Amino acid sequence: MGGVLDGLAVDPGSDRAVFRQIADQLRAAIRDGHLTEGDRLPSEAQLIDHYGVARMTARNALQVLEIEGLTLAEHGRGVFVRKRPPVRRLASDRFARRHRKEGKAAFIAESEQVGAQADVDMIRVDEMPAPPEIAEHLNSTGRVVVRSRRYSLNGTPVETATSYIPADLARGTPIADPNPGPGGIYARLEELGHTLERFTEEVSARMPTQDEARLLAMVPGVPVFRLVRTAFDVEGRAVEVCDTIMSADAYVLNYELPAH
Amino acid sequence: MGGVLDGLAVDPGSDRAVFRQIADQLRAAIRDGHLTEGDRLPSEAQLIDHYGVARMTARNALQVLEIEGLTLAEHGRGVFVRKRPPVRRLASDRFARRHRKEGKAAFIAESEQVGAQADVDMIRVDEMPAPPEIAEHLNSTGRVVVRSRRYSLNGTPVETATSYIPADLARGTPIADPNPGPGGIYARLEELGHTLERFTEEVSARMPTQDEARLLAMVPGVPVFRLVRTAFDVEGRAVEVCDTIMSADAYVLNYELPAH
DNA sequence: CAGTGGTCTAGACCACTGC
DNA sequence: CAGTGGTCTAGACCACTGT
Repeated sequence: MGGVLDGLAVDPGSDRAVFRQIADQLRAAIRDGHLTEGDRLPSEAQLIDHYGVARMTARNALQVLEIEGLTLAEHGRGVFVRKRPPVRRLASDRFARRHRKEGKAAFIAESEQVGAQADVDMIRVDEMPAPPEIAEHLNSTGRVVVRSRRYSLNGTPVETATSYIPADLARGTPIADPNPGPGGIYARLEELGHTLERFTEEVSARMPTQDEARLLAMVPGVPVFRLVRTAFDVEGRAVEVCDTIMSADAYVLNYELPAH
Repeated sequence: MGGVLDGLAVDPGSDRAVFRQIADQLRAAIRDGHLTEGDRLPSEAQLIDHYGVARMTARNALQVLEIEGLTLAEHGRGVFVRKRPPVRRLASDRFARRHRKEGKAAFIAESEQVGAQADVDMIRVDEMPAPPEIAEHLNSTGRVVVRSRRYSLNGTPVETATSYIPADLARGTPIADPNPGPGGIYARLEELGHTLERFTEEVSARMPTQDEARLLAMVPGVPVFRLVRTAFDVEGRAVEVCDTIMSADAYVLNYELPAH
């Protein structure tokens, strides 16, 4: 029949656990192109028959691949080789003033350029004392205006972002409004006299928390990026910290490094 | 006894699977500080007794936390709240000429500054046709000299790096030697007349492949960073591409973004 | 309806750790 | 040695999918 399992067997006497041997063979089938994006893997029943193992052994083998991010199980349908979502490439100059689209948020403008439907939801604006890590970045311990939102692409949530702006700057300005107006809060900050000079960005990666997994509809085996960006004005004051969580399979981040 | 399970129970009639409810309660115990770094979680036997479940249910609950990167099971010892390794912060100017330590590789010099023992092993130098992705970055399809190495900190492997240099530049120079001499290959490239102007860096994150997991001694629930850095000389020619894989729990990457 | 994966039970034997 | 996690079996009932 030309199935991907043809001729494959496991050695029960091996040091390597049987379920790992099965996982190895399925992984090799994916790596070698015998199974490609969207293909269905052998069902649990087929693995049980072919290898002569118990169901838990077959399931453990499939779970290994799911944890590695190679496959995705769909209840009632089967286990499939995972499809990679379209990747958003973030340029290093994405916050440059010259790219600040008037009238539209940067995320929406960028998305429309590549023909994707962009949405922003779950906008929440608050005021609170600065959390310790944020206070450190802002180099001040006062209260902050907190702006949270979630971005979606073609209906799929891809990113949450939380901005912290010192309350003494933001209170009573459009920055504390759910809709800050054209050009976003960076345009508003500059109108308030805080011309932006530079941003620093701190990048880390880890598995999502439960909350993040829910908000971003994460599938198993996919990590998140965490970006903590600090905006400095020309006087060297940190005027905003933006804490962003992104599904890592949807992004490639581009940066430029100085050579001198 | 003040155990972390005191008063906790599950609802077998709930929509949420029993093993997820148990995982939720253990996760909450970690989040709330009732269990901290290095603490042992209740053993499988204790979970079985306390919740009145089968062993696989208890194991599934513990596995959820391991996959999330919160805990680590140690055979014969128990399951422990994971300890975070010391974090290496990579500065945005880490490849600036002024930081190029004469006589020592950058990695070793930096590590000694923070009192860590640094090692480089598995050095391999080869020549081959440029892989497609590398050729794209180099903007040329010829042969390349390939330099692979692995970096360890206090005996723990933390990073593998593979450099690709156009063979017409590197062949017959110290760049094609296992030990390229003080200042590394960037110093050699500049001596050969390729003064470096800028670097671009492409950052992605994903779960490790089997090979990467082995080489970097990765534990479950930890993703890797992939950095693809391209070095350009003053004439705008790409003279090196470096493909780096790093255990993501050991690194925070810092970058600067322009505001104008 | 048949076929799929999701959860759970009850038991077995093994390998590793620390006393 | 007792206690721990690692692997494996054999079976059960359930929920979801597509025909």
